[in-house]
Amino acid sequence: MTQRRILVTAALPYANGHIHIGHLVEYIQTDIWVRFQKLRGNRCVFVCADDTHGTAIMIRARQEGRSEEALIADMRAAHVRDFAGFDIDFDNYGSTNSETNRDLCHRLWAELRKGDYVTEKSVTQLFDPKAGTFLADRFVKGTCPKCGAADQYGDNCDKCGSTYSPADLINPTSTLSGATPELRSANHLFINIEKLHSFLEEWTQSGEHLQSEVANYLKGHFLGEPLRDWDVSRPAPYFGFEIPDSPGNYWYVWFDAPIGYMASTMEWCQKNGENFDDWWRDEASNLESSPSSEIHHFIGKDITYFHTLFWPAMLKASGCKLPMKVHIHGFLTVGGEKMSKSKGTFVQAASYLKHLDPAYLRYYYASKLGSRLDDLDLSLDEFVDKTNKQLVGGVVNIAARTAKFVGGQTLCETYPADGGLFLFAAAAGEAIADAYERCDYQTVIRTCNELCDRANTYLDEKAPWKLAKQPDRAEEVRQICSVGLNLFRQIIVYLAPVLPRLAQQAGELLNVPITCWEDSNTPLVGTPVAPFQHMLKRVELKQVEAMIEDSKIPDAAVTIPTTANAAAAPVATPVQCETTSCAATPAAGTQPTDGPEALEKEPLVGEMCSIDDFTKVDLRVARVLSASHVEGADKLVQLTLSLGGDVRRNVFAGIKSAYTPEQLVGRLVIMVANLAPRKMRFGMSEGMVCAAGGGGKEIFLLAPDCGAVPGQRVH
RNA sequence: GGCGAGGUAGCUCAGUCGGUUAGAGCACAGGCUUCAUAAGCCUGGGGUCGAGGGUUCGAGUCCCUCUCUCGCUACCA
Repeated sequence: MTQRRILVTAALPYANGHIHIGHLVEYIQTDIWVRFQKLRGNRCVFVCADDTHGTAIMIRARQEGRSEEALIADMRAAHVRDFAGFDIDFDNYGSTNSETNRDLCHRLWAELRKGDYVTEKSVTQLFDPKAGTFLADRFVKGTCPKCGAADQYGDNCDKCGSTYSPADLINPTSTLSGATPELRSANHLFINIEKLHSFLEEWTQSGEHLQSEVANYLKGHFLGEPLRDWDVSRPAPYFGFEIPDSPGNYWYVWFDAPIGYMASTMEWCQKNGENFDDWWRDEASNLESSPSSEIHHFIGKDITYFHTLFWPAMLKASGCKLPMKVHIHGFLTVGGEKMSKSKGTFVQAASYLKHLDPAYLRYYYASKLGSRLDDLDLSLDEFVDKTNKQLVGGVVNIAARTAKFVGGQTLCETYPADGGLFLFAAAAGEAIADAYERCDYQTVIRTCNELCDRANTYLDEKAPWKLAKQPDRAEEVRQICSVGLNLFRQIIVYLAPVLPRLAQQAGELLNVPITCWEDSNTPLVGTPVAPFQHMLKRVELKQVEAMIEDSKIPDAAVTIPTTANAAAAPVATPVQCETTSCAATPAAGTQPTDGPEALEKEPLVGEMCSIDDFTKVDLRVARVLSASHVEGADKLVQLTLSLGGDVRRNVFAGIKSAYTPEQLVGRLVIMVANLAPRKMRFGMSEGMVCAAGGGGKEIFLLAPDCGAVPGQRVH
């Protein structure tokens, strides 16, 4: 068989969040495919990277008071750790915010310019004057112009489903600052992909590169009419790469993200003395010594058109190699529903690993993945069941019930008669390999389960444990166990891409490592058997439930209690003391009637934050030691806060419109003690005091009830 | 609305080119076994293949109509 050269990518995880079990569907799927190709003896390189650019990262970094670089470095480290925990084995893991990527963006851009694909047009967008940035549709909310539903995003309405431009929204507000956005125009750069229409038609419809549903989808949605120009630039401020021939404009994150695939390949090439063009240039691969390479992208269905229209267009226009195949998978649901933070089904990779073995999830996903775009459902009962019944009770059990009789001995010198079992399973190998090749892992697992059943039935019939009681039949026992262990090893070869650790353990048990697919064709003979050791623990539903419990972020954590709740809750006696300027708590028994205005002005944050996220914020009780006006500032008051002992913090607080320095001295406040220090015009501010209200006279400092002392943490 | 994918046992699903009596796992019932991590093996009950029509010697499979479910509907990460 000729050795293929295969470059594989998985989608670049965005540096704005942690890896969760939904992401893992893709990385596990891809890792299995890569390990399969390697086991088959193909050269296969698996590259990935963090996707680091765009408005969302910029905003988050700003909110956290640190640089984008610091944010993405932390997130990258977390991603790398999570992937390693699930045995996802990248040959290179890069970042789109690298000089390699910048260079490649420049190169492709030059090609696009040369081919006259770039045009410039003025775009009118909403601009947030307070945050000083243009607003993507999702950062604008307002009232739907069609049906009048409040609190709708800038591009379409949840309630009536109509789509519109954010400029049409009634009473639009920026979700970043609460400011009213204004319309501003800026020049954007576009790629004219309509020039490649006939190429895209041919490439997408050839049947070779895409699943048929995807080809149909593209045909129905995009290819039936002229393709619109693709807007690939964003005006400053934007976290990304500045466009060399268009100062003040940056490449849109989706321009440089797929180029990140190339950049990661480039880094790998540099480390391994490989030639980049062998992998990404079309014409370079005609040498007989280096057969043509294949590029395979694995992605989720949400980013289909980026990878099946824009990206092939960019590659074609710049003379690069096109993907051999884009493998697209569906989303994860848990218990038939979308993952939910409040239900605890939004499980982060790190939380999973705290409770469960990664092999379970790899096996479970494999048993459910087919070659189509169907969503994959994680049913917790089924998860436990498959792990215990199939993996432990089926596969591992074959070794467990045979190895103990021959541990310390060797396997038979010639492979005994087994009624054709080994040959049968060897013959199944090609069908299993075909299933792997087309990502139909459920067929792989089903076939392996049938092989397991055959092996277990064989052992049941031969009952070596009975013969083991008769010393004169020891050789027979050895023969039966040699068969059993070889059948076990054969199945493990087939499952090695899914269960790399188990394959490793099987190699240790039989003292011959599993190195290639052909290991399934030849039985081991005469080799020593190590004493059997547990390979994989059974899982208990309790452990799964604990993981779910751990992942729960109750709605209550982000929901203002309703008046009914507040009245039902045990009422703490309101305490009036010198630190609180007033007690807003109503007298027990009265029904407070709070209006909806505050919420309307600042809607609840839709995105949940985990307890981990919350505990990152170190809230402390602090006492105002001194307060003074700041010369030349019209909103700021300078505070010296004490956290007890001699720990002091200098804080500039924008509360001058509501408090005089005299009112502040001596009182207790709540401060964010670990907010990154920020250089302000008047000096360093080393924290932030917490207050409610919209500004102006409406600023209300938070204060603890009586008895709290400086330095205490707020939980 | 348009487009796409589906509807097969109580549940999750397989079913190739149209071809014998529609399959598997789980769950359920009964039996065997006691080597193995409360593991293993055998047997059984359970189906108008969403509905209707058509093509055919023959339809879960091909065609048409209807119905229900899910997903997508680009300058949005």
